[in-house]
Amino acid sequence: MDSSNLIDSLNAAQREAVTVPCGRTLILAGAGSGKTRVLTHRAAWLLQVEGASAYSILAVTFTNKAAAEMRGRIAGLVGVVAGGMWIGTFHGLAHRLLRLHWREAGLPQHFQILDAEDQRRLIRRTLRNLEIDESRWPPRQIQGFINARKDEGRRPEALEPHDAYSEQMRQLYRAYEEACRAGGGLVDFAELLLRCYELLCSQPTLLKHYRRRFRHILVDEFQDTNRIQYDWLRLLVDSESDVFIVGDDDQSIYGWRGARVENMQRLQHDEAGTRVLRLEQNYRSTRTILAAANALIARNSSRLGKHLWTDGAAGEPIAVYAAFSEQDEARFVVERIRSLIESEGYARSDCAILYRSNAQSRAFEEALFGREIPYRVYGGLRFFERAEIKDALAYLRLLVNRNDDASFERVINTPPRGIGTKTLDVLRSQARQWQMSLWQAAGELLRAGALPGRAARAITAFIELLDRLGGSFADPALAGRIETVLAQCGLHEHYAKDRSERGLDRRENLDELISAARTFEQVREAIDDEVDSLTAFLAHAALEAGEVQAGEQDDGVQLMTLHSAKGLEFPVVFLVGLEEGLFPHKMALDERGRLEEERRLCYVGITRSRQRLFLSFAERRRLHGQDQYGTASRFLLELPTELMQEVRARFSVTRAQTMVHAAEPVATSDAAFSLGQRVRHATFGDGVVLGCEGSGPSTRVQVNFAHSGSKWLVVAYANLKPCP
DNA sequence: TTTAGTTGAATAAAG
DNA sequence: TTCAACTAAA
Repeated sequence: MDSSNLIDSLNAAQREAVTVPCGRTLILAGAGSGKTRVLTHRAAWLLQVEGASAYSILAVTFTNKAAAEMRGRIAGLVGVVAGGMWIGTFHGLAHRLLRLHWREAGLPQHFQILDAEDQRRLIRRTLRNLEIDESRWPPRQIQGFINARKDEGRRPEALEPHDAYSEQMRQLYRAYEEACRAGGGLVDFAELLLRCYELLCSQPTLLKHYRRRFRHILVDEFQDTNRIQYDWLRLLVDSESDVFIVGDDDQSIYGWRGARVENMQRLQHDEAGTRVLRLEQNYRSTRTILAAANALIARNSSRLGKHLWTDGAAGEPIAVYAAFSEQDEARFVVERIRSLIESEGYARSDCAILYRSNAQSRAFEEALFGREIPYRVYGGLRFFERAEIKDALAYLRLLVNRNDDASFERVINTPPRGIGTKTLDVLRSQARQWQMSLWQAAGELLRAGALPGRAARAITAFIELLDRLGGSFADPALAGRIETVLAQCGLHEHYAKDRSERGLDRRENLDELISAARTFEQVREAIDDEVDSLTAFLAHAALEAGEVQAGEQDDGVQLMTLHSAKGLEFPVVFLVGLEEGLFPHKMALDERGRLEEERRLCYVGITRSRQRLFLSFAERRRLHGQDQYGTASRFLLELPTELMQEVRARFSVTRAQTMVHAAEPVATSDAAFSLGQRVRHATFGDGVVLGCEGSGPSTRVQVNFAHSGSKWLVVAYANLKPCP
């Protein structure tokens, strides 16, 4: 078959990657080097040239968005042939396997998925049952503990508590597991992965089947994998497997979420003979932007090593602005955006403002609002996470499983039907005593006539409501079924009473839920046939929390955190709040590893930009109601000054200090160098000074050599000459 | 049960 | 400062 359409548009390195013989391949793909392209073309190559069947391909990503994009692009290359491929997120794929093999996994057929909020609520309830003080044992912390252990693949039994604290944590972990089981098989996100891993470990036949089936495994964003994801992948691989992995250690910014960059090295160790290929040509940014990014990331010591280059134009210098305050910073940014739009023809959506923490968006929103420039802030509550939607989903979950106590508690008095804390306390303690669910306990108490009249009537009504709704299960159409539930449970009516904008919003969201169900039904894949459409929809709601205010502002300035900017690109980027303590964040200052991750985050920010990059910081910033006086971020000082241009040399005292500091000679001897200066070394050739440490005769400078990479040299011996 | 007032925490966030 | 979660009063 003619495969020219797959490789013609690729550069040599990309082509080598796409056509690499089957086996173990790790692609170190730099920012903007055409990573997704290589991944999708590889899949197409396997189908068209290697003769692989779509059924033999497993492609794993981290986000639903990435999975959808990959599916779409592969389909665009090869057409419907791509049909049988398994493309999805780690969680989505694990979920699929668990649905198919729920029995072997020890789960009930209609097991429900807990999102982060559901999980925390369940932990809170577990604590209350055990009469443990929530302020001493914060649910958040316990949640973090449990998830971290699951991400490591460890059950409570596998822990080795070394003090009272870890012993208690282990107990709570165990109690939580029991609560999940008792709730009728509740599975949190981390559990999906761990359970699936255990499933494959414990079922050799099954494992063998999937190993044989998935001959080709493709993985995206490998630097973000955690321990259990790594182990899961390796489990699916045998000596015959073709494994194609793409990642960039320099863009690993989720260590705090359990991601292990080390997995990249580990893979090369664990899988001997792994072929490592590099994609280093960047198609996104100007030479200037790239040089800055390279100089910055060269400061990190633990790297696999990669040097991005481009044959594009040098572009504009990087503009640096020192603001008085965050208002001044916002004013500057918005002014710039206005002039870029008005005189340089940029669209509003070409401009992105990237910040370290969400709280920073405020000043920019105000400034944009004041200038009447439309904008869009990313992040925040997503559709399926909204309270009213979760209420509605809780009713649906109860229909599937009456013993789901978390859902029971959520809706027993929503909308208010006269069942308060008192009644609930009775229910809870009885349920605990009789070792049954709240639903069962309610039934028993009613039968025993043990509840006061008013509460009894209210509970009876609730039970009847659910039974009636359960009856309408016969309705085959999911959307119609949900509509009935919403109409009868009183949620719609409840919000109708709220005459404010908020109430209207919520009613609209509930209507939206119905149409979401309709859409879901239409596009639902046949693979979920194992399970009824309601259960499938609930799983979908948990696994895909949906977009935030999708498409509300099509052409607006884009505001988001650096983390959410990963994977995106913009013609114009404003990287703001470059202050010590904010970025790098003060929480990350103690440990070296975390500082390096902050630096990678800065690297990600810089490399988002195609043409224009603006950096700024504020000398005074209001944080938590207190004025803070900060200094410029070390990252700013780590960038070669030759690439930068100060906007509006304002020369306030502080300003002069910052910039002068950066350009200050690094050695006191006759051979003085400044950061960013070009130097020549007898052996290593030409390079750029990136940093210095020490003083006097022991002064060392870090030089990034064009050919030999970055090195630390003692000034006294290196005999560096300034470049002519 | 509802609501107003108090308290406490505040890095990033997909599934 | 802001926001969510919680407590006390109506």
